[in-house]
Amino acid sequence: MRATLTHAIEDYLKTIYKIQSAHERASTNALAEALEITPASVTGMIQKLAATTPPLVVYEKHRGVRLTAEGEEIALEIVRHHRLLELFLHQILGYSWDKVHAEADRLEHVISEEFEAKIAEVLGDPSHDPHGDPIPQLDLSLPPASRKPLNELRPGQRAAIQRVHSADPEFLCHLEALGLMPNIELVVLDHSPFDGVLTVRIGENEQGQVLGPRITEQIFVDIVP
Amino acid sequence: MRATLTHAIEDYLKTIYKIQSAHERASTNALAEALEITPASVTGMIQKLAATTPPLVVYEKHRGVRLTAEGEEIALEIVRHHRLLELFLHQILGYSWDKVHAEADRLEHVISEEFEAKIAEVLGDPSHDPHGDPIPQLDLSLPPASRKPLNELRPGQRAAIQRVHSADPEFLCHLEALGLMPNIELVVLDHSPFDGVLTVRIGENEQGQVLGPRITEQIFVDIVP
DNA sequence: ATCCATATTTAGTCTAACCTAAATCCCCGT
DNA sequence: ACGGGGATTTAGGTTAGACTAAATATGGAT
Repeated sequence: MRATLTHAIEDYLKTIYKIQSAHERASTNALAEALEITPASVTGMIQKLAATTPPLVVYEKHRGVRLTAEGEEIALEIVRHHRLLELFLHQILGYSWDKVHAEADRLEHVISEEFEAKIAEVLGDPSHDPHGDPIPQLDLSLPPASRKPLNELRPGQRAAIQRVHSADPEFLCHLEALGLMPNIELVVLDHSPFDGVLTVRIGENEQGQVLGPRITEQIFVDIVP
Repeated sequence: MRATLTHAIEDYLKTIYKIQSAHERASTNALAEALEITPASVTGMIQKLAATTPPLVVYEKHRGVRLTAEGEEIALEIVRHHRLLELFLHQILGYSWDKVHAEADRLEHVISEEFEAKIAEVLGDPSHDPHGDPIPQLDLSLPPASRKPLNELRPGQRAAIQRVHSADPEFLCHLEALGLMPNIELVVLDHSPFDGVLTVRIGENEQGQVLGPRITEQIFVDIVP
């Protein structure tokens, strides 16, 4: 029978979607970690998600899950809510970009389609959230996102930050302090092998900034010729 | 032990608060009707609310409940969320006034104190929601509200609508079509005894409008000398 | 090819919040 | 003063979604 979309189910689908974007399938453990619950609980839920009609995920024992078309549609709807909300909180309510995630995580399950439509309108049908993540459009199509992490650049290359893949407030505050935000341009001045540390000039700054891979791995860029 | 504030508990406290504003104590049945659940379920919950430390309600078997100071504080906090949200949806997002209630009912349990502060700021620390209901201030004090229903006015009296006590979208649409909204002035032209029907001139209108008691009971006014 | 660490599942519990059916209480009218 | 009807409570059951402990499967290293 058709599943009732509880908040928990929506969270599972959204999380499976995110994990799936990086790896082929979402493993029980990866889900458990992302959702901050035990693997045993995850198994129970994904079995339920696979048993609905239509199924929301394809589940094979010991091999994790993949979203079905139906599951993905719901996941994208939630992601759209989430990212629209993030931008709304930032632009209209003046939230700092490190605080938007937690608030959006709770609101995303609760807002109506009308709310979604109203904020999309106020924001002018935006394509990206404050972290640079693409916002699924009304038809749930997704603007393409850069897959080029900053740590792959080498001296002499110039790039514009496209998105910052993190929800950790402390990390985001640190980046903001360094001036590392979407649309900022930078030039790689130096690359040190083995430890992967980069020296970059950020925006209009005078001197270079040293960045370790823990940071540069999370920043995706568009290369500027 | 200190109660965790679930959505259900918040809804109970808010509803008890509303019933209490009209009657002395909130009866099990009145709560069940307002919450659209069975009286048996209500009994279970109010026993729980009375058993927390500190207790959120005072409960005497067969005699309903009253909020304690602690319970009232939480109720007022939720009412503040609700009414700020209603105004926010109406003013900032352009919701029609009949749609704000349902949306606010879901959002009120989910927004953070920061969200509350941000919308209060955007709205300029407002004192009344779109229906004219008073918004509890930050210290949870409540601006006074008119207790004078329109149906008590008599020919010749002039009044300004202060608030409309209903959450029913159809009813609110009807009122809007008639031009009956907070801050609108009207004059009573005629009163017909026994059936309580009033004829009033609304705002700048030329001809009078006939209103039955089902309508005039729900409209509270300030008399204009 | 086997073994073991890690990942996953099963089985059995728990809590919150609802439900129905049946018992009981309260109070109003005679 | 009492009987009865409406209000309320009790008893017992359901569902969603989490948990722990124990059993089992998988796959990489030997």
